Amino acid sequence: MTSRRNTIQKDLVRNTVYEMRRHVTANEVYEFIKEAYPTIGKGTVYRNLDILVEEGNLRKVEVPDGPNRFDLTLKNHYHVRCVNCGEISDVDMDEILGLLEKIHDTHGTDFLGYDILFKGICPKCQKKIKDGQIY
Amino acid sequence: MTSRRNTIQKDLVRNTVYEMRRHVTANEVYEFIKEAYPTIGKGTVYRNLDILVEEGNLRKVEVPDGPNRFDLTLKNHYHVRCVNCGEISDVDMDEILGLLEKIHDTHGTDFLGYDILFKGICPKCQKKIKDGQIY
DNA sequence: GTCTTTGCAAAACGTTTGCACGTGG
DNA sequence: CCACGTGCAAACGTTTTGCAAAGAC
Repeated sequence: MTSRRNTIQKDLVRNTVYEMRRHVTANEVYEFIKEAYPTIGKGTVYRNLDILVEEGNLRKVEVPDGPNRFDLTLKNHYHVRCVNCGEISDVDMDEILGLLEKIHDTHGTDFLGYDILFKGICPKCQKKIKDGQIY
Repeated sequence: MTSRRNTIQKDLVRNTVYEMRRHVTANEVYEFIKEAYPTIGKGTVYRNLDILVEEGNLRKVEVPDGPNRFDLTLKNHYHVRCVNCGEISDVDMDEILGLLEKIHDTHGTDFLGYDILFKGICPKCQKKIKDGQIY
């Protein structure tokens, strides 16, 4: 890895995640920037998101069966995904301590950390279900 | 949902996951079956895996940034993914109880459950690192 | 005979990559 | 100047889907 340059595109990506203040997907960032800066490439957005994560400016929230999300909050916290619409939100909960010490036998694996992903139904989708719009 | 039929293909998929006794991907199941039954379609494997999960015969282990896995073990347990090779293994740990009760404020979300995915380096990859084959 | 399931291929989806061109330091 | 970043399009790996033919009940 050699030295990193500052570019307009990188600033745009960082500022967009900052401005949107939620768990945005790479594509949402791309679409948002394209409004003001139509020539930006999708690859550039993906590359810069990864760089910003590597530099510790953003956190990547890896989501199975759906696009990954990026957010600003740097302290460790957990997420919940709406099983209906896929929206990701922060969970208001203290960090669980000592989880790795609860492992009985590591079977030789070197444990580094963990992610917890809660499943739930967000308020908007609860309303949709009640109104018979879905299910 | 209407009534389900028993087919050779569905049996093959169930038996393959059973025989392989690890966290297999849909593609691994497909390749394995193709040896003995070359005309099976990939779509059929995917469809049957989903059906078997729905019927409670298999569990789907959703993995971010990689293919989903399927396993047989039906009691609740957690998984660890090797950050190097992506292999999924079971974690030898008691189930964490009362996690949902630790949430301070649900913000209206209806919480249904959660998954924990540990990160680690499996023994094989530790050896590769020590031998200088990677990193 | 009817309705589900299959096999096949194409499409969908999120993401990565190759490469010629542009730009920051 | 020239290494690094960009824009564009094509490729990628996984999964889903449309549809005619085959098969279960």
